[in-house]
Amino acid sequence: MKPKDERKIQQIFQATLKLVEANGLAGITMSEIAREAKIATGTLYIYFKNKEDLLNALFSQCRRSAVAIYFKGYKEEESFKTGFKKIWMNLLSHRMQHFSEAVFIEQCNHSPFITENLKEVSKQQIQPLFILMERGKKEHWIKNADTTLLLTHIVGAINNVARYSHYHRKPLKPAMVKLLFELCWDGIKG
Amino acid sequence: MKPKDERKIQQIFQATLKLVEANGLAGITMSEIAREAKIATGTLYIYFKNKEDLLNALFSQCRRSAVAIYFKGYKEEESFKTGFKKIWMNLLSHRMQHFSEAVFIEQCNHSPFITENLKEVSKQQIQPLFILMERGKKEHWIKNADTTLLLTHIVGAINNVARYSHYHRKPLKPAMVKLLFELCWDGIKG
DNA sequence: AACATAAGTGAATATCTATTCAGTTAAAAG
DNA sequence: CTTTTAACTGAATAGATATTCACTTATGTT
Repeated sequence: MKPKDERKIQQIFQATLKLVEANGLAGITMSEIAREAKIATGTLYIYFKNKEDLLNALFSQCRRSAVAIYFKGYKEEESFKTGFKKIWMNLLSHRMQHFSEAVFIEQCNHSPFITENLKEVSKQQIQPLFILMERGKKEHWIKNADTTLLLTHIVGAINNVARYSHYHRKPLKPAMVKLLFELCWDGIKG
Repeated sequence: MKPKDERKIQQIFQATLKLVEANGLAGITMSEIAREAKIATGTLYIYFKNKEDLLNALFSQCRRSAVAIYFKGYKEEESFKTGFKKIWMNLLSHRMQHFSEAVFIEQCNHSPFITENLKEVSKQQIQPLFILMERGKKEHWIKNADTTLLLTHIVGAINNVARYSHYHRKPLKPAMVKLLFELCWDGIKG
């Protein structure tokens, strides 16, 4: 049934991401996706059952790819601060280098297209980060606060900075990244 | 022409906000808005030229109301920390007590419905906060970093915490608010 | 090459949504 | 109370967009 030309699927995904970044989830149509991907609209329906199916598949891939980036090069045996900084950097890198994916994920979380189930599953993939933060508290590196609250604060700050940098075309220079990490670290440290 | 039954306009706005919070900007239709507001679809077009006009008017009102809340009770003559804490609290209160408006504003910023012009204008209304931050740097209360970057970090953290609290039905207890302010303050302080 | 199968196409159709308008009801004026 | 005006209604229309399908093109098999 469904052909598995991975190249074409990625072509469709890239087209969708580009359009969502430009026009928002509210603004995309199947024919636009097809045009952007340089295929016929009918072809979309060879690879995906319908629009909802396409968006869910893309959401799923974006989340998986995001999580892989978050933990790239992370080693549990390193010190808390080293590990935390690594993941913090990875989070920022992801938002900067895969901006359209980050936007897509965020918009999906407020959208009726993505099934609730898929939204939930995707959140459970960052367990190692929770574990690291718990360790940070035990070793008295950071404030003794609810882990989810800490992470929500941290991630929110990162997301917003990445958004700002993108929409205002202000690349983040190393000095700025260093400062941003300090804003975060000085905030959480115990 | 347009009648000015302010009560009915607010009814329409509230209905729209409710639906956007539930289904996202991508998911709303004029007939749903009308049903939610308990009026006929045709009536929407008595008060607004079209859908775009409705959303722009709502965006405009939401921004105005938001800015009013941010600076409520703020006095320039107070100390930096007092003033900053006041505005920080106001920001958080706004996101918590007017959550659907905050969601709407955020989604509009990634949407083709809202005119670029309106998006720009709305950003210039928070000048006093910029001025306060500049003062904070001069008086060596806070780190000497780009003001926009500082604010982007701070606001991103607040937004995300408010989102979390809402979607997970976890009210923010006073102790948590105190902690969140410390996360922010310890981060920026010089 | 001849055949069989899979992939791709895009105009045609079905579905959905914005917008209009002829008719109705409510409010205001005389 | 009658007339005039404004507000409102929701079914009908117009305009988009999702989805299908008869047909074409490409790929693989004998």
